[in-house]
Amino acid sequence: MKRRSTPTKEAVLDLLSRRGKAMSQDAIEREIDIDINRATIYRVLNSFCDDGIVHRIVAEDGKQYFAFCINCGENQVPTHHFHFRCTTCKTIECLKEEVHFSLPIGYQVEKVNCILTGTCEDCS
Amino acid sequence: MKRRSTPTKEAVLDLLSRRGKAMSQDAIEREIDIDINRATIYRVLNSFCDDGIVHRIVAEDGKQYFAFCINCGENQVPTHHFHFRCTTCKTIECLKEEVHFSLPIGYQVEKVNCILTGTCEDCS
DNA sequence: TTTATTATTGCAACATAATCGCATTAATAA
DNA sequence: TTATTAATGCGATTATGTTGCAATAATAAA
Ligand SMILES: [Mn+2]
Ligand SMILES: [Mn+2]
Ligand SMILES: [Zn+2]
Ligand SMILES: [Zn+2]
Repeated sequence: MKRRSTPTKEAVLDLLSRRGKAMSQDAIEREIDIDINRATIYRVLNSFCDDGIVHRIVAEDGKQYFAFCINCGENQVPTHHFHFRCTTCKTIECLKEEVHFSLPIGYQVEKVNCILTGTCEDCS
Repeated sequence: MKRRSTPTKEAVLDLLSRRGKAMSQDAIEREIDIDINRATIYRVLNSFCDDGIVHRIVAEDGKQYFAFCINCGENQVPTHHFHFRCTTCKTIECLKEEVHFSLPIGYQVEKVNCILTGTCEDCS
């Protein structure tokens, strides 16, 4: 399915890259300039994830957050990083800190989802 | 609020400890012998979490899983561990592997939720 | 044992997150 | 300019989890 460029996609991607933080669907719908339907936002975000332009983070609040990929490397081995969710300013940011782990023999990892929750510097 | 011992609580806790793996509400309802209302299961699980008898894991499938605490130490400093979710047998298990990280100055962590998803040994 | 207190439970309603079917619109190729 | 089909809006639907309330039952008090 060949992708097409639309105002909606551009606006969402632009917002995510400018924010520099991961955003949830409702935050995007709230903070974006144009009116975009909820289902459409999800579809756009999911396609971005499929294309490796954005990565998805599921927080312990049960919501999905989406972050513009910067060092998520497409060809290179994806180096997983921690995420920090501030319960005060309700943002999620990608941390530099990488996730290191070793698994028991026979286990195969496909996804890594690591989130630290608490209060960020600005809110402390 | 003083806690009371009931057949429901005992059955849920017994199932969790026997399974040795984290279970979701629907899995518990499905695999437990007696009939327990959905809301009740959640209430029981939440109270177990409050009491530190069980710990909660939110997976990237957006669901909550509950695991009987073994080394989650009540008094001792809680040492966070990784969790592994097998998409084949649909189970989540606590790994021995501890989670290590260092945060930027000013950040304060309250919760740690780290999940690796893939295929477990049995299902490989 | 009997009675009183109130934690626990079931049930229905509610809240929220996310997805899906379908008709319409519009980006892009022909 | 026309044809093709990806993208969108809208309403309905599914899924997870919580909450209010009346009924039930565990435990303390008499
Ligand atoms: Mn990230
Ligand atoms: Mn665990
Ligand atoms: Zn903050
Ligand atoms: Zn498995």
